[in-house]
Amino acid sequence: MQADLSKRSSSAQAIGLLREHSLATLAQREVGRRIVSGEIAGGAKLNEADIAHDLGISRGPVREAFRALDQAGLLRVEKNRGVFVREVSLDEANEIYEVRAVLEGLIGRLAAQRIEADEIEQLRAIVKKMHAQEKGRKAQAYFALNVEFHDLLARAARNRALLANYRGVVNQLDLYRRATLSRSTDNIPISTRDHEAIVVAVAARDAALAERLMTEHVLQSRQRLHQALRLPAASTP
Amino acid sequence: MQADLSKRSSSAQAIGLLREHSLATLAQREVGRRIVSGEIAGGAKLNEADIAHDLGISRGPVREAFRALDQAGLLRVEKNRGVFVREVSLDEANEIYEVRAVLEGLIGRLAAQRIEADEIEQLRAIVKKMHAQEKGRKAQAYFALNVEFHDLLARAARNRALLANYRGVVNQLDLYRRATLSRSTDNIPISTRDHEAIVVAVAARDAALAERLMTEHVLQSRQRLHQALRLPAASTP
DNA sequence: AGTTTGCCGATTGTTGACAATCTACGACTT
DNA sequence: AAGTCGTAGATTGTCAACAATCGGCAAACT
Repeated sequence: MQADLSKRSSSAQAIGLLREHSLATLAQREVGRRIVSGEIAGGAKLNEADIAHDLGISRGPVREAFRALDQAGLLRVEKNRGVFVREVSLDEANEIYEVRAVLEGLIGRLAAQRIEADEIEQLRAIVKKMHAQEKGRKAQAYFALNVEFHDLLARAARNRALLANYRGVVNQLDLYRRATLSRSTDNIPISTRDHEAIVVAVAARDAALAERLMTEHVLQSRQRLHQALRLPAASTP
Repeated sequence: MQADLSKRSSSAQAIGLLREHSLATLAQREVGRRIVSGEIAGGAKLNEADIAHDLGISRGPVREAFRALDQAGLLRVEKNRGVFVREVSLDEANEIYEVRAVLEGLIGRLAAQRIEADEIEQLRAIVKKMHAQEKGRKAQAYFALNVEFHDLLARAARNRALLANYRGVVNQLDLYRRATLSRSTDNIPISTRDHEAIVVAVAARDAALAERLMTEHVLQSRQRLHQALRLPAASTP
């Protein structure tokens, strides 16, 4: 009684998902993904009924998802008016960068003390891939590697509260970066050199150095954002 | 047609609250307050129907409030089993303290640069009240002043993301401190001396010093917690 | 005796209907 | 013509009923 494999696996997958996640959780994940990925424009109004229909569920779970995403800072709820994708102003982005800088500093310090050997290898592998992308100037792919690099380090810090706060801050920053298309304006070669230095410091277990490098890396990334803003819109190849 | 004053004002207040806050928001605030204040025991299971009946509303808004509080880290949702007040282990408390230390450090640095004159006066007033409480050994009252002191400084840092993250971290720490009754074990005189030094540094606009003092203040507070744990349960006057 | 199976009450998950509120648009007044 | 009022449609807020799931208990089976 072996059914069609692809069908069986997909329905089994769906059942498994529903077994441990409520529709509200799934809706939260999906809407959150659409916001961070930029599928939904910044400041856009989200209609409960539309999204519910879109996901094939009723409004209840969607409302629950909205409440969670509001708390996560990804959208803003105005009573009797609706929910809107949160817009992050330049001022706010600067504020968030200040927080991110100290969080990444702590990540660098703790990761240098607690990272495992195989994680160091993974970091090196990511940097290697970054070098490969450097030639091709594939900003999109580079951006994904960058996220992976920082998230791996954040996990290596072995601090759940730090990881959660870090991810929340990064998500909110993405709300701004997406709006300014600044992903492609990141100076990739410089950024990669930063990453190499960070890996060396972490592998050498130099906590103080790793902390300083991470903090500076974030602040320089903020600097680059400001420079990009001063110039007119950079060309998007 | 002037109705009974107390009645009029309370109903007017209620209407005003409902005008700008949904029932879900009010439920979130109320349940959150009960959790942080310790009215609800750690690890306790929250029954949707009970709370809804208790607040005189239906389950819908309560569920929305739960989702937000889950995201805020105050409670934990287990599908088909219910929601439970989150329990923070000693390990987790230590992790949260590490995050709080760098956040408070940033608060000290920024507050030293951006605090207004009247806010410095308010800080001094709080420290003065702390000295008064010091004689009476009213741990409860002192604890409230301590919260006020740190929150005022956090606001003085003029950074919304920092303020939000700080408050979230403090709320989660309270989940632990409440469980261990460590409020009363705080060494009040030492803590007050810390606060005085912080006010001096901030008033002198010494950002580096304020940052260092704040960070150390948090880490020492963690130290005191550990000492209290090593001793058997301290007497509660 | 110990394990398994099938029910039962309780609780959560989801839905659709109803009430309240806002926004847009057009008629009316000045 | 400009502004105001009022109505209609759409959207959100809330509720109560329905469906699904879980945990415990007792009966049946090995």
